[in-house]
Amino acid sequence: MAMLTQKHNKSECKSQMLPVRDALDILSGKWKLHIIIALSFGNRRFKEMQKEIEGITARMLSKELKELEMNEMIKRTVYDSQPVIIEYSLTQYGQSLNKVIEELHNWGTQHRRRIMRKSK
Amino acid sequence: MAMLTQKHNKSECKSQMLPVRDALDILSGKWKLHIIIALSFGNRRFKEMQKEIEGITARMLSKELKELEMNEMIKRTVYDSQPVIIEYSLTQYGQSLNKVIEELHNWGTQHRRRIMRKSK
DNA sequence: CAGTATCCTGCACGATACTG
DNA sequence: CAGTATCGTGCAGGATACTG
Repeated sequence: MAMLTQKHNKSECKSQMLPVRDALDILSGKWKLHIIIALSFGNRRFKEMQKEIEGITARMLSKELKELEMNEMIKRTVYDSQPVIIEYSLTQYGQSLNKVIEELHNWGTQHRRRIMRKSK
Repeated sequence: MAMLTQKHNKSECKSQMLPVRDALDILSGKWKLHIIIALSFGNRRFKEMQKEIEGITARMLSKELKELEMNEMIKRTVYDSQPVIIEYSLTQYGQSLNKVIEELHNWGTQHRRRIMRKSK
């Protein structure tokens, strides 16, 4: 078909890459997206998340929460009830990732189906 | 607002996470998405990609291309012209990632804008 | 041109123990 | 409960040199 490399615009290509890299920078880390997904189902406390996200350690959860908070993706709220309750929630900004997550989920689902078909 | 944790369905949450993890597994690695984006602008030869993807070494490009090929995201074609030309292209399957990339790009663009506003 | 082969290093992440 | 502190390690990824 396309024996010769098609005419292509390199600067256009690079301008496509930059924002993607930006996005990936925020989302880098093994657990960030999982945390965001968990919170997209409702606010959570530390221990709740730890149970829900299989395999994560307190250390990692703590670390990733901090980074997400710094980037204003999530919010940490302290309720000075008795006993004190600390709750994490998605910010508006964090919610703006839902499209990305949705597409990742869609693709992942298709992909999983494909894998299953093969391995039989 | 939601002082108490909302009622939530944990299994639903986990079923959301699994496919996302699957997707990320394929896309893991610093350069995979960049390679796919480059190829989405047209077929490329090895050296072309290396120039286009800033910072990638031959070693990494080779490695990531191999993995992408194994997962049938890209295709390697040898044209036995004189001299031999080797061309990489996206498969149909690889193209199916365009939605994901588009959303990452959209979000990344927004995010970059936000960052710029802040840093001033 | 289209890659390999070798060697090296940081740090992302895990395990475990501890704290107010 | 909601984390922190410490220590250890694999391996993703870089640098550099080489090959058919």
